[in-house]
Amino acid sequence: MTISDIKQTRVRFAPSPTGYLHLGGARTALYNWLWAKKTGGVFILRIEDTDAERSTQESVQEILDGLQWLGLDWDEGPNLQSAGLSKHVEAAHRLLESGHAYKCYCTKEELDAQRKEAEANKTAFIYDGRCRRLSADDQQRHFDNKTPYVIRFAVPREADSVVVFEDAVFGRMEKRGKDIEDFVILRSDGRPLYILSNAIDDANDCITLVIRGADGIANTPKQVLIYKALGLTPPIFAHMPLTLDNKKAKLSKRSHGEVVTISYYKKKGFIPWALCNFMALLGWSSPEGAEIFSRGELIQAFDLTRINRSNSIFNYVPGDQKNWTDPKAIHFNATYIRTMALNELLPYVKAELQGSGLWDDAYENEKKEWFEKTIDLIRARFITLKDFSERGGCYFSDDFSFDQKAVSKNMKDPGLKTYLPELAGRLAGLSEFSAERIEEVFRSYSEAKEIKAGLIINATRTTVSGTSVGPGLFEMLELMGQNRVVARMKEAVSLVP
RNA sequence: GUCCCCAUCGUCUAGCCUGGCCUAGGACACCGGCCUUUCACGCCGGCGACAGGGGUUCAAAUCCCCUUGGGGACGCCA
Repeated sequence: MTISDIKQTRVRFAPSPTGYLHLGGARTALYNWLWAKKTGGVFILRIEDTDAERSTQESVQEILDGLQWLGLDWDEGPNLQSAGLSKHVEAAHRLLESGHAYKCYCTKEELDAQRKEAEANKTAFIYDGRCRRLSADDQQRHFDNKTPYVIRFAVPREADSVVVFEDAVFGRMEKRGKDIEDFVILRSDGRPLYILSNAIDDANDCITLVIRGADGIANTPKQVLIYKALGLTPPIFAHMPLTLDNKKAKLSKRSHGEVVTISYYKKKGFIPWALCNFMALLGWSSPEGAEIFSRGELIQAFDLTRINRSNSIFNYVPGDQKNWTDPKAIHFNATYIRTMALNELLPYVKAELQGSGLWDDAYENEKKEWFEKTIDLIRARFITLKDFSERGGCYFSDDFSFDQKAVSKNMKDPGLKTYLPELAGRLAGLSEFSAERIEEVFRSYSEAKEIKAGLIINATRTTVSGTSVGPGLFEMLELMGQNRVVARMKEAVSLVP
């Protein structure tokens, strides 16, 4: 069976709830989700919470919230790995009975000592399998003494034994039996280990394709061994290259901070799909070279065989004010804000304005048309959703701040003390407050006074918006409304030195 | 140290399997210019890479080997 034979796949995302949902995990989830959607398959969410000491409920919530925010909906779950522990234990005992596993009585201390010694000798430590060769008498003695033991998998030791698995990204992978140690599948306290639990859960969930990070490659031969020993068919694997930081180190919250967590992008005003689109391109590309994809387009274009084999770098430079995350991610977000369907953008803007106290329910009722025109006008220059509250305040409230640089640059001409109130008067007299009429006022005024139009245009922009940048002035004034504009311009004299 | 994987502009990548169409293409970032009342957008242009060395071949980014560099895995973590 190869990947192209798979019609409908059952895939899963199986994070351990020991921290935040981070970029790497989210990308893994995204690839799984994409493949499930593409094949009309099933995407299962499984929480691998068997490490009781490190697993937390907050972390589970964070993962759920993150996936939901990204729009990566799952079809089954969340299943808790801890719920299936008895099945994992039972599998370990089946392996023991069938001779595929054995009891190992070596203590942690003994093994640690051997490991240290191997390290000192600069040789590889692979458990020597001494308990596999225990005599019947020794085994009986341990049984009578109730010596604590772990269960180890008995890796085939024939000289030419190899474990083979099919990887949709890396191709056919082989590992010699002699390079795999007899790994522990059940702890001395009777709890199963990840390597076993994970494989058993995948089998029970009928997972047909495992899409996971390349750091799972080394585990794969071991898990294939478990499958085969239990008489199960292993899934196909697709190991995705890792995403590293610009020093080629693993991404972690510890060393990179919030910028690697999904929740940070929500906080910073990202459009969730823009982040997905960016993540999709970290290790995958479309044959046509397209980069902006709608959900449907990405689902259609996505293809396991075009996943890269080399690691990619998340180009984050600490301390960069403008590029607080990978510049390409910012570019994607700005592109989405600028070009996405307005009705899809509006709910995000509403949430942002509500969060900053700028929302008015009239924006969905009597001021709906005005609101939509305004958003459509100002979004062209915005990078994140935060901009709607931080830079859009002058459209929604009279309480906005003035950029001192803009004031000193555009308000320095003393003549403005008379120009602006006069202009305000002329604007007040307009019976139709449209961009065209407003422009006529400005043009004729500049001609009459023999001053450059730029002078009064820039001064007015600063007066009504507090900044030196923004949309075309006349459209802007039209949207701000006659009363508001006239009032602001009359007060403007205080800004002129 | 052992085993495994990877290697094209600063970053994301196309091309590699099936050698010639590659003077190595695109995107982001950066730098110029145009447009313009500003800033963006848009358009035009610039900068910028096949890690090194050997082979094979008429021909190598593409196939093979070595070196170097990078990453991963080596837990009674997941």
